[in-house]
Amino acid sequence: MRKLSLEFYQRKDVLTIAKDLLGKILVTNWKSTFTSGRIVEVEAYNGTIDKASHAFGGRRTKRNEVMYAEGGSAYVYLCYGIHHLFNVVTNNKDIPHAILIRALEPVRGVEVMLKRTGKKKTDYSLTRGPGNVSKALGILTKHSGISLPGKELYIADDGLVYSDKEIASSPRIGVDYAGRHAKLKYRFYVKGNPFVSGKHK
DNA sequence: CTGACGATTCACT
DNA sequence: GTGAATCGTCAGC
Repeated sequence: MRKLSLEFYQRKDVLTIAKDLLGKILVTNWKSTFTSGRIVEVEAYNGTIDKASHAFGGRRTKRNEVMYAEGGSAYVYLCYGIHHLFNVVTNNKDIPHAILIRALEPVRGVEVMLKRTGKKKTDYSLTRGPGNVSKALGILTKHSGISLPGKELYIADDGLVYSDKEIASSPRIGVDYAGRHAKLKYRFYVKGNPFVSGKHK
């Protein structure tokens, strides 16, 4: 297992990075408590020209400021007053690309995840959906802005690679307001994986 | 200062 | 399938 380097995140094509993230392991290590999961579903947000992105049109606020930071930063924000959504910032400084992690397959620390989420037993909902992913791994908005190849939060590669045949793409979820951008196939997931949210095609 | 709302989830009909 | 929960952020006054 090796941590992904900043170079991985700082490439130019957010779609390529999004696809490459499938199969990688997202790890949190708060106070020496490890929890991790294999990434099986992601969505790409393509910067200022993407109407579904918080950074559309160069929009820059206190909340999304970290999207303009260098690739490899974590962008976490609160949605619906309840859910923390975890994103990875990509590309270089001042280019607000980001990738939303939508689903994981639990790898390590399942008991801790159950405790954090208040669930009684393991089922596919534990790390399915972006809100649940953050909850299970203990990711909060206060972690927004920290660098990913860090001690407490990072993404690792254990050598597993999904082939193109195992990966499918579809329009993103929950962004119907984005007009024609809502139709773009910027969501990537592992075919048939039970942790993938939404309908499986 | 105020009001509207969201890259969602879950319980309930 | 439908609707409530719930609060930080942001635009507007």
